[in-house]
Amino acid sequence: MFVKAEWSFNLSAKLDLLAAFAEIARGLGNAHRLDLLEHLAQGEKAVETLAAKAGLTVANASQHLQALRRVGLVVGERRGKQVVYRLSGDDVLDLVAALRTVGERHADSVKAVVRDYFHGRDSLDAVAFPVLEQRLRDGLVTLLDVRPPDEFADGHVPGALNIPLSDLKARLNEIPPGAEVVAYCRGPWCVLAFEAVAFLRGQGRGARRLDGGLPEWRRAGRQVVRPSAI
Amino acid sequence: MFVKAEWSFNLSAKLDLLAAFAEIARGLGNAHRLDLLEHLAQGEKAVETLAAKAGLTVANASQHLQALRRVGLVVGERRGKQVVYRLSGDDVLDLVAALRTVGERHADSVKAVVRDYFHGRDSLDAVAFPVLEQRLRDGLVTLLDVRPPDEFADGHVPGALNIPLSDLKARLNEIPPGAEVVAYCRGPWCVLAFEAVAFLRGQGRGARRLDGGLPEWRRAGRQVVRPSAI
DNA sequence: CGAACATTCAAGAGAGTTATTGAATGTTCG
DNA sequence: CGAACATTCAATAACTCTCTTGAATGTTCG
Repeated sequence: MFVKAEWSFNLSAKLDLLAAFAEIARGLGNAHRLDLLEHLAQGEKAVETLAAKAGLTVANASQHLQALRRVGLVVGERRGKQVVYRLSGDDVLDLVAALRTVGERHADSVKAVVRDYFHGRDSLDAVAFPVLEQRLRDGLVTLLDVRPPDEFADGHVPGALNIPLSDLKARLNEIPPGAEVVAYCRGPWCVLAFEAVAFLRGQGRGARRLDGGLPEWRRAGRQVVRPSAI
Repeated sequence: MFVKAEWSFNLSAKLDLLAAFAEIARGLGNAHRLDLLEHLAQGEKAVETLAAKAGLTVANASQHLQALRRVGLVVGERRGKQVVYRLSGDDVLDLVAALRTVGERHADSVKAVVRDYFHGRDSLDAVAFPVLEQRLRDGLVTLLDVRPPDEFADGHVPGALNIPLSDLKARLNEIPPGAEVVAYCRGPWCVLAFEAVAFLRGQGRGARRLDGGLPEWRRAGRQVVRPSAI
């Protein structure tokens, strides 16, 4: 079978454009860069902060951030001694969300990780946003933000109680007894919320994960508390 | 400044999961693979067909298709002598669309290609789907599908006239005079429709591009004619 | 100005990606 | 069965990506 090539003219326009899109995709094509994007989705951050949160050396984080900036996924702005990076737009969140959807539905590697690490925990019964809102109104749940305090301060769901995962054991008494706990953190696959739910269930508490983290909450057009806003 | 790492436990779960998503992104990270995905968005195709349409050797196309299959973006099915590939789901179209949105808004490389090749043509005044539908009802436009006949046969917008770009000059008389022409092809950046509009305008015809190709039309839940359906 | 700080740059080793080539596998058909 | 066909595999060379290291740049503050 032979199919004749259908253009003789503008081939390079097409390939140049596709190459530009491919470059963006390669920007997403590294676990550490996806991690950095998740951290940036919580709010803008300086290089050293990001390096620490992502467990990278500063030089390495800087290079990854420059790779992200080169393809337009983040923007960096010098602010005094620091260079502060942020996502270049909400469409970047949409892109990462689309990547996650495809992965969860079709990628065996994703399914394998979910099965090995997350399943048997509580993946199935995450609480959707509208359900949470109804139950909060009815006073039936305690909403728990298990991220570190600096990220909580940069924005959180109204009514959330901030107890970082690392402090949860010590501060268990701060959680009102009786009401079910709904925990959230940076995103749909943030391990902090999984760990919190597992721990709380081990303590005999009713606990579930929120289906999405703060970026998803914000992206869904919901209100975010930002006490330390400038 | 020193920020303590916030986990001591499930780090590998998180990185394994991100690595799995990153692998999918790398699957998109090549111009030829994006091209193959656009062709597959028109309908399922065998390896040799795809190789010809994308201008690749068969062995090379096969390798790219296997790369796409490995990360779950396409599925391949042996059908007799041939292996027929197709997109693994509509969410793949959504992912590519999200990539395009980010690129158009934030990537300088994309903007540069658009400026150099596509602008000065007609990029700005593409016709949206609802507008096309209204004008088709009112008999004000001729809808032109400039893709090759085999793709037209696999599905097209109701009421479209199929004249492949390569035949346009010779078959100009088939286009009813008077009515404005709206041309579409494989997707928002398919060069065929750009070229067709440029040519028709050069002939003094009123012509515009449809804002999206057949996959977008289908994805928007609109009717598709498929005369040669099995 | 000079010290301290935050970030970037440069170079290099090791690993991964891509196009090409030719051979190997699996399927159909006479 | 054997020839023809469609696809995949294997090996290779050129190229790109990533992390590490240490030096260089740019900014603030005393």
